[in-house]
Amino acid sequence: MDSGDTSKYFQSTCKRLAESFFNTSCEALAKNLLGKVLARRLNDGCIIKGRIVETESYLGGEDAASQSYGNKVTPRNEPMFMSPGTAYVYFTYGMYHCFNISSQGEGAAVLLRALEPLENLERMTELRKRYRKSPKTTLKTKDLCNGPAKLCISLAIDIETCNRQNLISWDGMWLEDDGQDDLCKTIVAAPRIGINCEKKWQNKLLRFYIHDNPYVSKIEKAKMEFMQLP
DNA sequence: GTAGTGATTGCCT
DNA sequence: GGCAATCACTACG
Repeated sequence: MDSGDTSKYFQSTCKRLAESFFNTSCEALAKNLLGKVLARRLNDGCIIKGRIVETESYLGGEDAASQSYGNKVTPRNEPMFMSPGTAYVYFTYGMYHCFNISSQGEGAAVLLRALEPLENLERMTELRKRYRKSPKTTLKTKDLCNGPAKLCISLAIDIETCNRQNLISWDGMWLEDDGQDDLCKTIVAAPRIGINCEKKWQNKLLRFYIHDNPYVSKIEKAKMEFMQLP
C-alpha cells in the first residue's frame, strides 16, 4: 500500500497509539504496553501482529542495569535518549537483537520481552526457521515470540531498518489498542532477566508480565508480586 | 520437563 | 580484551 492508503488504513481500522501514550514514565509505559498490539509491516506489505505480554523497564541514570547508566550517551544507546516512542534496537550476544521503546526520562526505555502471536504466524515461523540449524524442528505458536530476541526474528526487527524509527509516525512499525486488553489487568512484577549488576538494581521488580499468560518467556516460581491495573 | 553449554561479533574500556 | 537486557541444542530423568 502507498502512503495515502497507509494513512487511510490507520484512520479507518486502527487505533494507533499516539505520542501521549509513550510520553510517560518508563515503569508506567512498561505496564501500559501489556495487552497492546505491536504491528510490523514488511517490505512486501505483509503485516505481522502480536500482543505484548511481557516487558522490562530500564530507567537510565541511576539504574545500574541500564545501558544508559550514569546518563552515558554512546553511539549505540543514543535512541534511548530520543523522544518518547523511538525504537531502540541493539545487537547482543554476537547474534541476536533486542527491541526497546524509549519513554519519558533521560535514557529510559522499555524492553519488549514476549508477544502473543496474532497475525501472519506462517511468516513468523518462516523467519524463525531460517535462524535454526535443523529447520525440521517444529515450532509451537507459543515459542515464536517468547523472548526478546525471538520476537525480533519473528517480526524481522533489525538495526538497519528499525533502529531510531519513530513508532508514532513510521509506517514500518506501530502500536495499536484493539480494545481487548481489559482481559489483561492482573500483572506480575518480577526481577529483570539476564542482568548482572549491583543487587539493589538486580532485585528491583522492573519486569512486568500478564498473569497466567502462556506466551510469557519465563514464569516466576516465587517472589511474585501482583498488581491490578485500573 | 530442566540443566548445562557453545555459538558469535560489535561495542566500550 | 572482555563481555553482553539470548537462544538452541544436547543430555538426562
